[in-house]
Amino acid sequence: MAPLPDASAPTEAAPAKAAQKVSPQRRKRVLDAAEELFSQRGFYGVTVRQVAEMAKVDVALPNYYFGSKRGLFDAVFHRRAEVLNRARGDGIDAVVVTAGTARPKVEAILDAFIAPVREAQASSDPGWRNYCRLVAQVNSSAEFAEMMSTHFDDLIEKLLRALRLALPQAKDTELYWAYHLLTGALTLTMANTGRIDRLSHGKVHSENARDAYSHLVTFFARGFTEIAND
Amino acid sequence: MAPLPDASAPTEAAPAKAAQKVSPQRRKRVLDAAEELFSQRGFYGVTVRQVAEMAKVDVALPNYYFGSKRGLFDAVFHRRAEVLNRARGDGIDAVVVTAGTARPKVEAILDAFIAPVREAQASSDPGWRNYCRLVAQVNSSAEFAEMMSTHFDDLIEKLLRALRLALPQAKDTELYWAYHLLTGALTLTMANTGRIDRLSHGKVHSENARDAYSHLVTFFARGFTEIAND
DNA sequence: GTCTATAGCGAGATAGAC
DNA sequence: GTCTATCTCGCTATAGAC
Repeated sequence: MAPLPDASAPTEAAPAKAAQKVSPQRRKRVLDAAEELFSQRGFYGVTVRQVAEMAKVDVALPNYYFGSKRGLFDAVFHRRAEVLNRARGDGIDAVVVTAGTARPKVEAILDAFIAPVREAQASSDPGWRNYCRLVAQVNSSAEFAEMMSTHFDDLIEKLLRALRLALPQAKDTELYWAYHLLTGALTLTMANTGRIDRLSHGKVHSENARDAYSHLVTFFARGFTEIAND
Repeated sequence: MAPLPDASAPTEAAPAKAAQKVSPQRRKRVLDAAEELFSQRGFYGVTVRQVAEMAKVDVALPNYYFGSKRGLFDAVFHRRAEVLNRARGDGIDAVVVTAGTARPKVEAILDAFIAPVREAQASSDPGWRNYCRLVAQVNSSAEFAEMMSTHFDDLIEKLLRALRLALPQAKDTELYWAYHLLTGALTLTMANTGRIDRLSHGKVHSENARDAYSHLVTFFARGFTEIAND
C-alpha cells in the first residue's frame, strides 16, 4: 500500500509574502503537540499551556487558532480522519470493483479496511502513531463517542455493504456483532499500550504493527466467514 | 452463574458503638459516586468536589478517606477487581478440574473467563455497570495501563494455562495474539457505548449484555480452536 | 498575527474548630 | 470523624499592546 499522505501539510501553498496570515508551521506544531498530549492523557488531562509549551508557541495562540481547547481537540481529531478514511473507503471500493460480478473475498475487504490504519501505525511519522492512540481513547470513552459516529459511520456502512456482497447468506445482526468485536480488537491494537508484550514476557512484539494487524485480519476473516455457516 | 457478591459492603461488621470510626455508609457513597463519575469522564475529567457533591458528603472527606484524588481512583479500581477476578479464576479452575485428564473445552474456558463480567454488566446494580466502563477506559489508556497489569495479570496467566491444556498444538505466540484480540473485543463490550445500536439502526441491542457476551464467546471459541489447525 | 498581562474562576489539599 | 475556612496554585480565556 502507498504511504499515507502528510495530513499535516497546509492545504494552500503559503504566499511568498507571508504578511498577515497565520503561520502554517506554528499551527501545525500546535496540532502535533496537542495530538501527542491528548493521545497520552485525554482531553481533560492536558492543558492548553502544556500544548503551547511543547509546540514552542505562545500560550494565547492555540486559543486564537482554534477558538477554545475543545476546538483544538476537534481539529486534531478531524485533521487525519479525513485522509485516513478516504484511503480506507477507496480500498474497499477497489476490492468490490475488482471482484466484478463475483463475490469479493472477505479477507481482501478486511485488509482494505485495515491497511491504512496499519500503515499509519507502522509509519515513521510519530504524528500518525499518536493519532492511532487518540482514536482508541475516543472510541472507548462514553463522552466523546459521538465523534466516532460523525467521522466513521459512512466508512463502516461501506464496509458492511461489501461484507454483505461477500457473505450474502450471513444474517445482518450477526454481521453487526462481528463488526463490533472487530472494532474492539482494532481499537486496542491502535491503543498500542505494549501490554501484550509484557504479558507474553517478550514472546510477542506488538511494536511490529504489520505483524499485529496481519493476525487481526486473518483471525477475523475466518470468523466472518464462519458466520455465514450458521 | 451466581450473582456477584456486593463488593461495596464493608469488610468488617460495624461496631455497635460507632464512636470514632469512619462511617462505612459515607465511605461507600464516596466510592460509588467516584466510580460513576470516573467511568464517564476519566480521572482528569472529574473533580473531588463533584464526587463529594454526588456522594452528599463534605468536600474534605474524600481526601481524608483516601489521601488524595489518585488514592480515591485506585481504591475505586481495586474494590471490585478482587471479587470479579476471584470469580473468574474460580470458574476457570472448575472447568479444568471437571475435565480431569481430558482436554477442557475452549468454549467452557472462555465462558468461565467471561461470565462474571457478563453478570456484572447485566446486574441490576449500577455500580457494577459503571465499573465495567471504568475498566474499559483504563485498559485503553496508555497512562493507567499498569493498573491493568497489577490487577489482571495473574488471572490472564491462568486463562492461558487452561487454553494450553485445551489446545496443546497451538503455538504460544498465536495464543497471545488471540488473547489480545479477545481482550480488545471484551473491553469495547464493557465500555457499553451503545454505538453498535446506533450503527445498526436498532437491529442490535447491546444493552442486553447476555446476548452481547454470548456472541463474543461463540466467535472467539471458534477462533481459538482454529489457531490449533495452523 | 503575535505576545503580555491579567481577569476570573475553580481546582486539590489541609489546618484547625467542633 | 466531620466540617469550615482558606491557602496556594494553575487553569481557560481575553483585552489590549506591539
